[in-house]
Amino acid sequence: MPAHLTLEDIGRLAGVSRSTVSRVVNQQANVNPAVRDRVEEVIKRTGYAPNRAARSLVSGRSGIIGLVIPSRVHTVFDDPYFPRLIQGISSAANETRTTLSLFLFQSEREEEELYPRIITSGYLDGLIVTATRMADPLLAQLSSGDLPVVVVGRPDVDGVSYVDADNRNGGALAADHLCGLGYQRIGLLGAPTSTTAGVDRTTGFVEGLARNGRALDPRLRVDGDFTDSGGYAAMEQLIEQRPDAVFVASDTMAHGALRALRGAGLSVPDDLALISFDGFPASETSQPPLTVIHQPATRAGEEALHLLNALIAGAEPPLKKILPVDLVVRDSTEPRQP
Amino acid sequence: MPAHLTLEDIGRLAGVSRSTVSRVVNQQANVNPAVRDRVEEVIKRTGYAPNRAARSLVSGRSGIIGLVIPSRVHTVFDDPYFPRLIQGISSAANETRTTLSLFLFQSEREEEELYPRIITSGYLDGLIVTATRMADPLLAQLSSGDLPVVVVGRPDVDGVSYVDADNRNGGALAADHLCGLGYQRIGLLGAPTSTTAGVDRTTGFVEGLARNGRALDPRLRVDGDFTDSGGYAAMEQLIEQRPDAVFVASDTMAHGALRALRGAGLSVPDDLALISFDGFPASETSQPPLTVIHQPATRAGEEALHLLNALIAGAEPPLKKILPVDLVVRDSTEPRQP
DNA sequence: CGCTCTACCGAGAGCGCTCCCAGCAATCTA
DNA sequence: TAGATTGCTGGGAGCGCTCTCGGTAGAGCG
Repeated sequence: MPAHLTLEDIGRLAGVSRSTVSRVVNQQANVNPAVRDRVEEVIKRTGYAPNRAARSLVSGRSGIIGLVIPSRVHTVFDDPYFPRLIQGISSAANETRTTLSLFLFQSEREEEELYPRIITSGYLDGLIVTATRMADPLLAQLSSGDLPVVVVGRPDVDGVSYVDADNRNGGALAADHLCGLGYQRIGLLGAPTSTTAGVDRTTGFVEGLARNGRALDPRLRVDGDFTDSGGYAAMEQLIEQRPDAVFVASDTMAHGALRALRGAGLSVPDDLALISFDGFPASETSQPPLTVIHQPATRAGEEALHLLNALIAGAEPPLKKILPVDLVVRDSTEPRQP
Repeated sequence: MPAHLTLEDIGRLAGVSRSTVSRVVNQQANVNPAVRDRVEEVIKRTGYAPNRAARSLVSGRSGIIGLVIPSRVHTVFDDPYFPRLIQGISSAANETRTTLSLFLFQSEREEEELYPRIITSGYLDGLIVTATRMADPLLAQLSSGDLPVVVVGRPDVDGVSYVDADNRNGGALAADHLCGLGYQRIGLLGAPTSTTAGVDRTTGFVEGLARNGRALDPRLRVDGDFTDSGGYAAMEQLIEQRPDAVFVASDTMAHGALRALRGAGLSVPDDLALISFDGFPASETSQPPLTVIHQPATRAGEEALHLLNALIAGAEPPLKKILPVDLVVRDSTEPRQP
């Protein structure tokens, strides 16, 4: 038995031609049921699987899509967001029989060397790119090509398909919640404004305050960098301004902020209330459990793959999908007695 | 300009044949330097990249390796180990110009359906499998094929290439540290014995106690399941036996254990000392910062890819690599005054 | 100056598959 | 019964590449 069985081999064993075996494998009509059964029996017996390279050479499809995580994303290893996103993409990929290739760039050099050949070598049917910053050069390079692309997170250019959480509404919900509870000196520990997520969460928060007749005191705003230690440092600064409630734009930063608060001997929510954005499991077991704006990260991954599949199937870009977020009240916020 | 440039196109533009362009692309000798320059100029100008499917059809190599994470791994999303491992593999892959495909199985059904075709369709040059449990059926299926495989974590069968942290020595180091500090009632919050890592860490710990003239009191041992909540539950049980020090077999479980301790009003290390295994960044910022046995997860990923590349290049399995672990002392352990 | 040797280049074959078209038998229509 | 139609099958072409082989020009040698 040869290392690799071919259509021809199966045909010989079943007493039919290559073409007929191909038709059986691809579930096409116009095959005599008896013949089909015979061929399928041989395939099952021999464990034949079609050669993907040959198939993709002629069909122009590889069945492989790429997930690109740019070099600027330093938080891949510490933010629970990415594992969840990947899990969602992978789950949808398994369902649709597509293979997921992962391109994790850890330096700009890697990115510059590898990225161009990834998008031109033609062995990817499509690409999912996690957008992280405004004016992302990765997106610019793509616009010329004809490779289907879906961005996770709102890109700052038009005409690109994307899926995103409703960051803006999330920010507004956080403001509503805090205002409704009666907090007075409401602060913001924001996400970097170099990212659209950061911009949107902040914008939404400010809008939310406004519709409650409030404005954000600039002194009560410090931006973090999506990391735990960034949240810690930002909260240390914020404390000095004595806010009574703070919206932290990500769970990871919120955990850092919590540490800063404990370090300063402040208790949550008595001295300072906290509401965070993300709502990953760790926010349930922190002390105290955090009130959060929950975003469906896994589902974002699934939706990204679905949009991409639609694009590959011929849908006209841009396709867009905004996923709802929702408020989950826990112990880090509570009604304020004036 | 056609959607896809071919060797023939480049040849026409440079006034040479397909064969010559191929030689240039593949950096072979026997090409006139002037011709080579001319061809390279055209390639650069047009942005030509060889079609991977065609190349792999004739060469039998795809340049793609797969990473398989079995369905039994529920901790992928919450244990920092996996992102780090993936990061290591990806980094080494980028360096060696190989593409990483990710197979994340989330149910046994997915695994059973997809796994066989992954290993037979012949578009993977090799496979990295994260081993999690004893007698893993994924490994059994592979033995028959001729696909190069490297397992991350010690498999429980012979003849398989693998890379692993020195779990056994790590356990022993933890015992040495605790004994050296003067702790008397030393407990173990173990990892599941259905995994080789769990077995090895426990074995090493028991051996370490033995060489310090101690034995592990069975009542002071409770096993967790690698999760935060598992660590919490196990520590709640352990507390009743009043240990003065506990070796927790993973960082994630240690964080759960810390919560249980706080909940019980016990302080670390005064009431109970803790040493953990992993040494991820979060162990530095916990309260208190944890003394840990640090394992190089990222490097494990890199080594796995290197071994796999060696196998693909023709090395004879089994190839093995055991990575050293080391003790990092922080605040969760301290010398005991008798 | 004729021969060999080397350096370089192009043409052909073929990797395993899909798609298209021709062929053939059986069935249907007028 | 002749012609058209249908159901099924096989063979040829070709996807873009690599590899082998044969050919040509120029250099080196006696």
